[in-house]
Amino acid sequence: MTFEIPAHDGKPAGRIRQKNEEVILKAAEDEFARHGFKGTSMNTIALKAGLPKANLHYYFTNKLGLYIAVLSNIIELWDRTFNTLTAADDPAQALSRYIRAKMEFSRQQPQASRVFAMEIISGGACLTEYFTQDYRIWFQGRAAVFQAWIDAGKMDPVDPVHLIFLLWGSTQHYADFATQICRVSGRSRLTRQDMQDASDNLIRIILKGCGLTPTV
Amino acid sequence: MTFEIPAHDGKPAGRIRQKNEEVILKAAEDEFARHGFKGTSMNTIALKAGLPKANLHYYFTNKLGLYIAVLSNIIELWDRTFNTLTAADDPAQALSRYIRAKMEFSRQQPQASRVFAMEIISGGACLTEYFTQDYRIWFQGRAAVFQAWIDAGKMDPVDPVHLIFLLWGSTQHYADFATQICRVSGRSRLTRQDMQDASDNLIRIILKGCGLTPTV
DNA sequence: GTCTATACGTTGATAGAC
DNA sequence: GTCTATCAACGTATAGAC
Repeated sequence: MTFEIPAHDGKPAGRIRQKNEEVILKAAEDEFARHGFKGTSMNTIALKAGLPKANLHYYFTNKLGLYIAVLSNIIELWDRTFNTLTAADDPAQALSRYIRAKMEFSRQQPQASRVFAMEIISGGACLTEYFTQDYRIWFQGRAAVFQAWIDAGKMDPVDPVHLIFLLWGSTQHYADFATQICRVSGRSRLTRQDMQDASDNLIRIILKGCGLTPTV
Repeated sequence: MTFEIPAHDGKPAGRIRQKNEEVILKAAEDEFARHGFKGTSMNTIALKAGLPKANLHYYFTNKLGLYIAVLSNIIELWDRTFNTLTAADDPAQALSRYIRAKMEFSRQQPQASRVFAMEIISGGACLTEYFTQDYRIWFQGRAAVFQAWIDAGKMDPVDPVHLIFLLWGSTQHYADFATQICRVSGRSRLTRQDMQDASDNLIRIILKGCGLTPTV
């Protein structure tokens, strides 16, 4: 009788592994989103995942490893979703599309947004690499696109860098502060329609504010 | 020889008490801002405050009490700062003033903003009271002001509720995500000038986006 | 009012039976 | 591959000397 080697490359290694890792990552994401890295316990994650605590260490060596895995998943998902926006695009259309995509992300993956937010508020030590590489390139690329549009007279000469922060902040808000938004508007949760209204409003104000005409 | 009674009403009770409570609250705010409620330990706060751990329990009974005290301080500061904005005001001026005030708060009290943000992301259980009373009243009052301006034809018919979220989210972002902003823009910290530029840009885009003319 | 010593639960992590 | 049993370290909180 032979046992499979618990290698992380594991092609034949298994269906079970894959499924368990998924369950653990999901449970971990939920907990990290609520309590941050330090505030989350492996025990709670294990309970939520329905697995004995020791299994988490079997799959992820230690707490930091699990946390990094969660963050990596989020960044990968992020990159896959927001690699659009080029100078050749129509500004109004491209901005609208970006805002809708980011809001859709806030709606479907609020936990991911929150883990990210918590990590940054906590100092973002685990994201140093990301911010000095991939994100920085993405960021400067987008700022250049906005600048190109401005130079071509397609939009007002706003500050491209601060425009990105505005897009980021205003959309991120609907994921991170959903609790506050619900409480104050008397809802129990944000519906698809709420998010639609929010997107419409953001697009309307930000596009007009940049001297662009919304294309419905 | 008599000892002063450690009552929280304490008029004559003391200079020492007042000073120590201040030091503890400041240290606690810093820690809670970085690690949230669960992730913060009394020991770390005590070390940062330069006091023995037992003293914290003398002044604040327990961890939750200390946390609530920090939150209360923040809300009080908040209320004192943002009770402006009435229907009689000039929309452009009032909005500009609000954005500048909120950004100034993000600059001078980033830790307060972060404690608040962490608490809300964590579910905001400790803020239920606040959100079902004071804040809700403030919120509906401001929404009514915007609606009055819209009805008077002074600004575009944007969604008042989502406008408040836009104001909130875009300004809050400069406190909560300062780390990210610094990393990506290659700065070590946000200067007064950075925040000034950010405010100018927000005012420019949001006011124009609402059909208002910025009054410099 | 202040601080040392300590009680006692929870934490991350591992050893080793199955 | 899975899970129980266990450990040392750290968590909150308090008792009681000063």
